[in-house]
Amino acid sequence: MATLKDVARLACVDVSTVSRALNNTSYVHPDTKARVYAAAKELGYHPNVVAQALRQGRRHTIGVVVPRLHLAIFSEILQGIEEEGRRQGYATLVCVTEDDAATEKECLGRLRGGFADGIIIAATGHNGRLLRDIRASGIPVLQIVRKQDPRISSVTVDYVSCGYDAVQYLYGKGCRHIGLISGSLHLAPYKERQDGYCRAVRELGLEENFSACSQPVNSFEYGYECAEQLLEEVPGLDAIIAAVDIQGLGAIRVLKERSVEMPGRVRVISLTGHSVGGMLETSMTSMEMPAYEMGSKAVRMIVEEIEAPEDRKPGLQHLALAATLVKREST
Amino acid sequence: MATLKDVARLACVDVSTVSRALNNTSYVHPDTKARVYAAAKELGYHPNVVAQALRQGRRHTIGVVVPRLHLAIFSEILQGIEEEGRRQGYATLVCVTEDDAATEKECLGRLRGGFADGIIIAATGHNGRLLRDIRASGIPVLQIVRKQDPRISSVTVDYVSCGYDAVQYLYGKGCRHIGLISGSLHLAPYKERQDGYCRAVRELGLEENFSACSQPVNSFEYGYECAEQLLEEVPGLDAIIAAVDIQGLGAIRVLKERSVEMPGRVRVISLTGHSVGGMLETSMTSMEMPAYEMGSKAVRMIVEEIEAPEDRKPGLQHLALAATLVKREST
DNA sequence: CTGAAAGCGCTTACAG
DNA sequence: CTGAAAGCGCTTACAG
Repeated sequence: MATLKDVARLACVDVSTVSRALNNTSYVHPDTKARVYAAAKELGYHPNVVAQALRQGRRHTIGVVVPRLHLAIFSEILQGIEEEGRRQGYATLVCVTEDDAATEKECLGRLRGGFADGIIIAATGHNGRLLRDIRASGIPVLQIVRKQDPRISSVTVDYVSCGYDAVQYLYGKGCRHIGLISGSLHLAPYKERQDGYCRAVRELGLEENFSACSQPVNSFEYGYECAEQLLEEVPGLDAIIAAVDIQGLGAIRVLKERSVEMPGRVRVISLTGHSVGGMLETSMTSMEMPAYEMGSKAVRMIVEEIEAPEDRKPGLQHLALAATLVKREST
Repeated sequence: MATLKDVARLACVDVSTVSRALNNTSYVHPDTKARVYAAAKELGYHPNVVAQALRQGRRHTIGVVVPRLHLAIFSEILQGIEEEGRRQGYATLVCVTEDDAATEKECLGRLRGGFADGIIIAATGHNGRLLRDIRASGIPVLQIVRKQDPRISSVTVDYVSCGYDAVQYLYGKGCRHIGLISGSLHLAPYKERQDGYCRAVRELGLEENFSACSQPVNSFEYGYECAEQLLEEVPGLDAIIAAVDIQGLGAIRVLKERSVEMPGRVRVISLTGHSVGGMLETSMTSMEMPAYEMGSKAVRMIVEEIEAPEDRKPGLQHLALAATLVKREST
């Protein structure tokens, strides 16, 4: 790879002049500039971003930490982050934690110390202290999807309303025995969806029907086993609310296998739609998350913080977007 | 952030000694070492990876360029890359191109010049020259999923066999009028699947039934419209082969809407299974791709090349893994 | 308008 | 066993 020095030699000027010419950072005589451009082109010069980063103290890289990508909404969010990041001149570094606290810790350890100028994270909630340390050391941190720590800015969805609205909608459809498939209450989105569910159920004078099993929370199997449980334990069950799409698929599968008519006898709705719902044999009603938008909004927020001068950094910000109820055949 | 200099000052030694102690790069007196460790700990020292990268000429970062992540096999491959990369000490930089040549070019432009030590790419095929330039400039490049250029190493699946085996399997089930939903023949995987399909169809004395429409290739809508087309144009159609899962969903949906019995009258199989097939109301038979393994294999290959001494770089390598036929209810 | 110098934070021969 | 020095490839005050 050609360096500034090579270009300078070929153009018969000092490296500083080459730098200024190429970066348009101060006036350079047109003739000189032309020589520099020609030399750079001839050598196929590309600036070494590592050297620039060291010199300017900015990497132009955003670190993203998520629990998983495959069959999850995080893949769409990541696309939003990457595209907006590119537009703003930032590269996207991704880490997958599988919701394991130790893995998350390892990832964060790497990200600090120069790997990233800012970190966007869907955290497990088990490394709050470390996250605050990183923030304190000058690297902006932004929570996405999961607001595990109120002391750190976030971009989320109004999960309480998702749960609440889903119950109200099903009630309007005539449902009176509504079961919930949620997940670890340690994670804010599950907790809040359940809160919304409980509030609506109480207001409407219905009973609460929870479910749980030992499968990994974000899985088809979890939805499958929980749906079985609800069918067995709730007499007259007429609706199932699944926290995420993939659980909803499990629930639909159980109904199919047991020849329980859907939506005739049991209606199904997912609270984390990410557009697969519309592609099913019987399409699934869901609260669609503005995933791509969440990603791009997150980037804009964190870049703003990265680039703000030291004395006027923005304060704590919590942005909660609305999900959209998309009615389909499963209800 | 504390630097080496800060640690050196606190431990009353030279920075070079700190570096040696922390990196275990040559013998340091135990007492000195202890002082250095204590100082580093007290200051919460983390090495600046940018400075290390500049000095050592290695970023310990792998760039990944893919067309999309959401609802695609690339999200699973990326998980494999990221995890194996982390194990090998490499961070993962991701770029999403949407199969747009200009976007791909932009991404590659950023990745060279220090951003990444190596590039793993599922290319559009429109920047072959640039890719070879990058390779020539000393940055290893590895094609994944799509072997668009035989002069660059690759990790793929034996797509020809996928197409061939699918036809043979359906023939064994009694199908005689098999339609194909594929995609841009400019992309190797679609082309090769079609080649396999054609070979089997010819050997068995069946007719070729292609389909195409103006929707984006990798979409539910593409599968939907192509399936409609096959139903209309192929008398006695009794099987549909879809190149990717999401097209298969579109095909299944059409059959459902038209009350065409599946698998009774028409069987459906996908050639790019990524585990959503088993989660459907009627589960879908597919050729499952070893996606995660492809990702980790790709990392091992590229890291080997990155770390090989200049005079003994490995030569061209093309690794084609086998897909696995997973029989489910749709056939 | 342009050159010479300092320095970002490290690592690594080179001495001693 | 450890220090002093050079240098990775840039950018940016500082002179002139």
